[in-house]
Amino acid sequence: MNDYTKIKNYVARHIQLTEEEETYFVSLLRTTRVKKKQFIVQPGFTCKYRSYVLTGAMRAYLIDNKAQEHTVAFAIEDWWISDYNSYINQEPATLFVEALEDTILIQIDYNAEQLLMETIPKFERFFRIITQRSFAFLQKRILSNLSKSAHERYEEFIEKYPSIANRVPQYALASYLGFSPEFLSKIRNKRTGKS
Amino acid sequence: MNDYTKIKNYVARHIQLTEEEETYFVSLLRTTRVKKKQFIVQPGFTCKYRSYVLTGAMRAYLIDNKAQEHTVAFAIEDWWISDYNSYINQEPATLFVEALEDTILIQIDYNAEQLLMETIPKFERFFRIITQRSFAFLQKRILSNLSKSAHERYEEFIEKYPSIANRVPQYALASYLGFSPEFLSKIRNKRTGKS
DNA sequence: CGTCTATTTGAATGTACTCAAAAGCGGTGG
DNA sequence: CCACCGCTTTTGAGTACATTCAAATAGACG
Repeated sequence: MNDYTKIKNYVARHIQLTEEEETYFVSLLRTTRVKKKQFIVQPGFTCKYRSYVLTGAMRAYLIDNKAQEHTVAFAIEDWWISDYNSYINQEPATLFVEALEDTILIQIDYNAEQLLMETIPKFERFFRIITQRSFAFLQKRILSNLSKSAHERYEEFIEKYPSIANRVPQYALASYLGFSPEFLSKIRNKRTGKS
Repeated sequence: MNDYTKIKNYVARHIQLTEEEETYFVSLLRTTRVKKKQFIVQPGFTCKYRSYVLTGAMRAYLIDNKAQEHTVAFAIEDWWISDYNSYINQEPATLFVEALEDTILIQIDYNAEQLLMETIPKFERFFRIITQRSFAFLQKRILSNLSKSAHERYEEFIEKYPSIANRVPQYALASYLGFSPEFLSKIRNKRTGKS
């Protein structure tokens, strides 16, 4: 079932569309199913799509020159994910974007998005608003990384995003919060040990 | 001299305006002069303006509960600065935005910006594009913070932004890169000591 | 020239990392 | 349905990177 109700509601939270406009928008979308551990973006290949998670969970990460993983973003239901540097500039990706579970994505490709913004300028506004929000999110994350200890960042994360924390592998969460998986294990046990 | 040539060129790099539109845009701007150490944004007050640096240098920073400063952003000529969380949502600021030198700013206030986007939808596009770029910048910074050592982050910064590194106080740069000012001093001396 | 702030230097400390080994868990095939 | 294999998490010991605190020096500004 290609159900576009959820993504239509998502868009409707930010801009009002006529039925005709909505139909046009939906006509530019496509649905993709990915299995756990499958990649939708890999370094070297240009990222063609902006992806909305209908069901499932994804993550974007970098592998550095010491072969360490660093998670840039998670995405669960009703979130977007991509290698935005690659997508926006249509240049080769540096990130992996991987399914953490079997996932259904709704995707729009770069050219369709450009066309959509030209045809319905309200979408210019839509993408401005969601990008602004992502920007604000990243800024908070930088401040959290600068001002808090590993333990505090972990506590903050499980409080703010319990549904993500309980759903993703610990090594992925550790690499998002900026410490080693071993250390996350130690934090966790100190925590439950006390209660 | 209220010279709007530079900001007009800045805008022209992203969208094409008619003379009439440009005149309208400029009519919404105002020029503000701030002296070194003066604040344009303080926690608790809602940030009214998005500010473009005509000449001088600014920084935005947070003071955490241990009274430590953490620099979120620098801005020199041709850059924008604000507490965007406060500006975008028109809610009380959490950051200080301070002049590092005597600075001339060109500002647009929140209501004028909204009006501008309604009147000239091309500005919807303009703000989308500059926000996207800022987003990409922050994402790279997060990855750099996650994957690199203090020393590597310092080297990267002075290579990419020598004009900023040489212009701002060391404690401000240290608090941007995520380590103590004493440690920056040690990095620096190891460096020159070897050459 | 004097004062105030910023930077340097050194010693002691701490937070988080690395490496290695063991235990736990989940998926797959017999 | 159980047994096995591989991957993830746990645990511990030793280590490294960066911090804190304090004191000395240097620099900026009036």
